[in-house]
Amino acid sequence: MVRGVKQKRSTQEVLTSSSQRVTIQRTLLLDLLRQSDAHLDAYELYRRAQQKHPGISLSTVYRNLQLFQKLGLVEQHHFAEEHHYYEAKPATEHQHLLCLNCGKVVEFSCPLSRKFKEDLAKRYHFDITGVELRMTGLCSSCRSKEAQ
Amino acid sequence: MVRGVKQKRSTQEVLTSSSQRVTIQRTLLLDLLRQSDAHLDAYELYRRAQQKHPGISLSTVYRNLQLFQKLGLVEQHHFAEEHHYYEAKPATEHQHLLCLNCGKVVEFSCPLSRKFKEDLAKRYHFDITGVELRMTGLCSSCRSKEAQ
DNA sequence: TGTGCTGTGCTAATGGTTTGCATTAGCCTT
DNA sequence: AAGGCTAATGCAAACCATTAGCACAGCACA
Repeated sequence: MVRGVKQKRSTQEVLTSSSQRVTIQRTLLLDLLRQSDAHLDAYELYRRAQQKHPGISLSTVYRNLQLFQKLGLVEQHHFAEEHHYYEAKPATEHQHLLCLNCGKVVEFSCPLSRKFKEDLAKRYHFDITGVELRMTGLCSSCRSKEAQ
Repeated sequence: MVRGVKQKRSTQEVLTSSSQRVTIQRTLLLDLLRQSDAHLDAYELYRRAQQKHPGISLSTVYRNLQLFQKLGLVEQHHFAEEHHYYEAKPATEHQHLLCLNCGKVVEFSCPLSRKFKEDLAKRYHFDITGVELRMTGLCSSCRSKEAQ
């Protein structure tokens, strides 16, 4: 087998090494999450998974999203009120800027957050594992529409 | 009427000036939110309101929480997965540090966020109205429990 | 004090997420 | 390769926070 390209661990490897059973559904779901460049909600992930594996159940999607979270493989975001969005844990930490009107999401990096995290961890004796910085407002196009 | 103490606007004044009807329920709910130093979810607010006004309905609580948010009087936070928590808009902007195990919430201020907000607003042409910085992890007591 | 319309309480509906349970299928041992 | 042990899946029903519909009550303004 030719392995010309150095790449991150395969989904299989990741699952095996976390001592979880490697099922078709898990592999598929995690692959979809890792390939997608957008933020998916459970239902969207379900729809995509169905195209490859029609029998898959929505519960399986939910159960595995929980598992992936626990394993630290995906992150959950609270963009809309009644939905959760999931994203494969990205190589580079980034934060989100969200338009409350059209739902557009801009990712940006916040190099300061690391330092800030360390300060806080020390001050409050916390072991901080997650940083979520979310800014909300109106994007330029929604703002100009609203002005009319 | 003696007004010896300079204080923030009364709940009545706030409601009247926003051209909303001043009802017993609204006054009560907003009072409870403003007095509380903790973050309340809808149900907890409902329980507290019931003690003063037994007939109050949970729908009224939800409806008014929405109203208060729209008026900018309270803020909504996403601490737990399936709950929203509300807090009367505080005088000083602050952020949250959350223990994932026991749910303890520490408030801290992040003076940098203002500057960062302005930078982002300029860069992406957003009108940014909200900043939510949430750090999650384990507090010291939960960490030591877990170590055992 | 009446009049109109907003707000409330009640109940039922909604919808994302979870759970129970019978069946299936990984994984490990033989 | 076959069998056995469990964890994982699919299905349907349950959950539960939140919302909507509707008749009645009560606030604001004349």
